[in-house]
Amino acid sequence: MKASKQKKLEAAGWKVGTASEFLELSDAESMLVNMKLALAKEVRELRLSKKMTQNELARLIGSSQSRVAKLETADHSVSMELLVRSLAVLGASRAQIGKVVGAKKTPAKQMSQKKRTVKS
Amino acid sequence: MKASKQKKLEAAGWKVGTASEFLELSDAESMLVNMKLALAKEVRELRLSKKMTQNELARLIGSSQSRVAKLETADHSVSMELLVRSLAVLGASRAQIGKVVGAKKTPAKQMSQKKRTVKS
DNA sequence: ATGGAATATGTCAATACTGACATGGTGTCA
DNA sequence: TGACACCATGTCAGTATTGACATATTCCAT
Repeated sequence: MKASKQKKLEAAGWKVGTASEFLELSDAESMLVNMKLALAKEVRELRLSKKMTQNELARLIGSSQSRVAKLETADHSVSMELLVRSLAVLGASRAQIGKVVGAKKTPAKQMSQKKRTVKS
Repeated sequence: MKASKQKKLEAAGWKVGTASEFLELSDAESMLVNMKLALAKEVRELRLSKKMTQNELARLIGSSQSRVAKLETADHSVSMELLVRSLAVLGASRAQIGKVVGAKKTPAKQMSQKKRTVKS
């Protein structure tokens, strides 16, 4: 069923770009995930460009700082709806949002390999 | 409050309720609604273009016929996520979906008024 | 008409998403 | 050093969304 797949997604913590050898993501689903990542990134960029804090944006969309943080990190607990709503509230036009949605994956900007800060 | 906006929303089945006097619809929210309407319309068109039945699409997305019906009528009980997922499963590319999301409202395509032979 | 296929609408238990809160981490300034 | 602002993460109870099912409606053949 679909639930099983969802479960696998969660287990993977939304890790997507990374080859999912044993994690078979359907095209549609990986597309969804990538869209969310793009939207999340855009939210952060738009917010920062307006020199806003997460708390301020939270108030603006009637939510809390923690949720905004999750939004921007594309946490698995945030819906596409909330992502888009946030962009809208930040003043993004439909055209702008459509552009983000339709944009291809990050142009190979050499994905940074999540460094582990090892308590030096 | 903007009566025109409310009218359109109500026409689309989005209950704004009679108590709309204190129910302020933000621009962001009406934008969300319009996006959903556009996505719903696209789902139906794509499905029909593939000569599929709602039931077939339902199986394809792991859902039921009733939900697909609600999807296509932009019922308030369907999320943006499901709408986009449906388009993806129907084979739409990110670019295509982005186009729908970013598209301006239907330019009032003056439907040709089919002459109604009214009883007479 | 009658039947059947496609679509629409209502309901419901299960699950997903939500805002709020607590708490921890990091950087900065004095 | 401490105090403070900002961001991340975990949890939880309330709400929204889900698939499934029943049923109604529309449409098109026969």
